[in-house]
Amino acid sequence: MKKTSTVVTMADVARSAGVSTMTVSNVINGRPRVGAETRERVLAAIAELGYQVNLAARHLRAGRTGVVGLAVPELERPYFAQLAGRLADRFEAHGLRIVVERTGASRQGELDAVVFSRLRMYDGLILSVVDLDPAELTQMRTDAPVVMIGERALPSKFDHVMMDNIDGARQATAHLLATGSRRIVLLGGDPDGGASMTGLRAEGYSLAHADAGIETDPDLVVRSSFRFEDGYDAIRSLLDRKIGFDGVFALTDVVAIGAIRALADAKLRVPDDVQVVGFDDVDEARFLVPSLTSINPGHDEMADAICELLIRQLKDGPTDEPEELVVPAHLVERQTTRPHTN
Amino acid sequence: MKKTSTVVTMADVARSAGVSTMTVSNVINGRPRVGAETRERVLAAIAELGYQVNLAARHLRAGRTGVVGLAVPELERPYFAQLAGRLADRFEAHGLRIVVERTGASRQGELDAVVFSRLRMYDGLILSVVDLDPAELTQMRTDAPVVMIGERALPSKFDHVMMDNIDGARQATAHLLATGSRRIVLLGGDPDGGASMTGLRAEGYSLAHADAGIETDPDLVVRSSFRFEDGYDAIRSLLDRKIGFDGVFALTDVVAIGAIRALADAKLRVPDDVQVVGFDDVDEARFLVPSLTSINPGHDEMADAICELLIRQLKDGPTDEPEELVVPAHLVERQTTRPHTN
DNA sequence: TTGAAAGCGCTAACAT
DNA sequence: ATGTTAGCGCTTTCAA
Repeated sequence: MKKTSTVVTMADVARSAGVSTMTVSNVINGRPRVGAETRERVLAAIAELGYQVNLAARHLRAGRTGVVGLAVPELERPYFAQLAGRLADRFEAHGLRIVVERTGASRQGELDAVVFSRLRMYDGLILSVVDLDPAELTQMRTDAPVVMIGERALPSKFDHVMMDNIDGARQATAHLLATGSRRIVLLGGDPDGGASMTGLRAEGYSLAHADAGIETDPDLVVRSSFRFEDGYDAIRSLLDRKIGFDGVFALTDVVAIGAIRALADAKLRVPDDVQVVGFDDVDEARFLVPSLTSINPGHDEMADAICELLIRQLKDGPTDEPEELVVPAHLVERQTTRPHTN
Repeated sequence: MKKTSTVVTMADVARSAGVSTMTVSNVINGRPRVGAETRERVLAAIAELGYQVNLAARHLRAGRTGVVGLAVPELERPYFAQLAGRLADRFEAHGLRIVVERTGASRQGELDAVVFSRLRMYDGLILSVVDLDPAELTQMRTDAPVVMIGERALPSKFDHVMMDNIDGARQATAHLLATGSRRIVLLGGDPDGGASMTGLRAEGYSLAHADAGIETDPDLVVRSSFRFEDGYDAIRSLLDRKIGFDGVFALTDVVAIGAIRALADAKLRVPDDVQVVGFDDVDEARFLVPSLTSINPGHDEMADAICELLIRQLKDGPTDEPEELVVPAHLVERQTTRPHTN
């Protein structure tokens, strides 16, 4: 009895099987040059002792973990939770695990923490940038494979997969206009949001109005956060202030759901009195009553692209010429908007 | 120019600042015995070189990472996504990060993978057990702090925080009976589910019927998976088969949402024709139209307990006498059920 | 086919 | 207040 700790190391296995640690390592990693009988002995010892590899040690030495990090603003937002699920499926097919962590969205310090520190635990990182400006982006010096998601094109050395925020928002707004809405609330929007998701979707809202030759009313632009209650509160406040409207473009489906609840409380009918379009086409959307018209940002295409780009970096090392990909968005018409009349 | 790699190590910082690596380590970890001027030099060097600690190395040496793992069956299920958010908040207050990974629920091999291997990357693990039987549970030999979530009491050496699945389900069903439903669908249930969540909630359903002296009808027990469409499909199939019912107890809110959509398609009114109660009280529930009556499994109490138990293990080492905690559940009455008539 | 030696980057324990 | 030594558990390299 020399060891008191119950942690079993490779050396323990080696001793028990009467071989060197190298041979154990070779067996575990499926390397070829190991005798059949030796392999058996080693496997038996592993099973008997309940040995588990220490990933930290492997990572330290070999520089890989088989783990890909996914950093998102909030874990509970359906869009990101569903994205995580889709990515997990795809990476699993490549023998890689996804682990998810949150950045906290706004606080840029959070984000740095992920990129500058945690990255070292992963073979690669998928980073959903929310409120990161180009200056910070270029500061990130790292050799590790990184794929960025979201927002507008930014000068950076990272592969970057984007949804088409502007065009998606334009389609949503255009649809509301085409089906008869004239006073459309921009819910959650921030016209000064610049290259953030908020700013881009607000831009699409303006574009659609310009295309249709219809003025926008600043009173109808309501900023909010992105939880259910934020959408609810925003619409409530609009109603309390007696500001009239006949359509809502919600910047996310979650906010749209909150908005619809507020409309119901006010006895306003959807879509008869007020039409609503969301953005994200989360799984919830098609099961709501009425089901939610939304913008599908190209879920599967995005997940495919993200996975493919990261896998490529994992193989070939960091990219020299970062790829910048914009996945097309499309409207999914459901019951919170009226059919076209024309 | 000796190094070609761009990875900056502590040794690089030490050289640049003209100190030993130990001093750099002391500065980084905020240990006291460092001169003010030396600290400045070191911090300057860190900033200049863009140094980041290598967590794998720290973990290997110090045995801690500042990271707590959370393993859940599916990343996209709102209950787990929202749980992850709550836990992240709490652990953040203790200077710890949460990272989330999925086990895949059913495949026990997935689960083992987490427990036996990934665990080594974390200071502790929170494991949501879904389909794990006691035998496997006792096999897990590990010194690392582990807190289990969910399901029924199981003999194990781990701290275990449970929601009261049986009583929650009993309350849900009792409420349906008390408000006039007599033929209540058990949606997603599996009476043979044993100690799984499914089996426990089915048990509560039976209990409530027994309490009320009302027979259950096996035709009304419909198994399903836990996605929106599973709830939808299950109700559709019941309607197609002309099996009459006037209430639905859905094993999760997600399934309930799918069910309500199917009822709407069949022109059945909720709650007038069919009452619906879900389980989980996810954020979505109160914003739906009609808002969803559900069982709140004690979200905050659970998160508090989980955090507290893990933190304690982190401090004191693995528990000798594992704690087993059952958090009470309570009904949240909303619009998918009728008010009490008595 | 197998093993010995070296060292990945860091920190605990012990000098100085 | 700072430095030296040793070694965490693994894998790479090279030798047997």
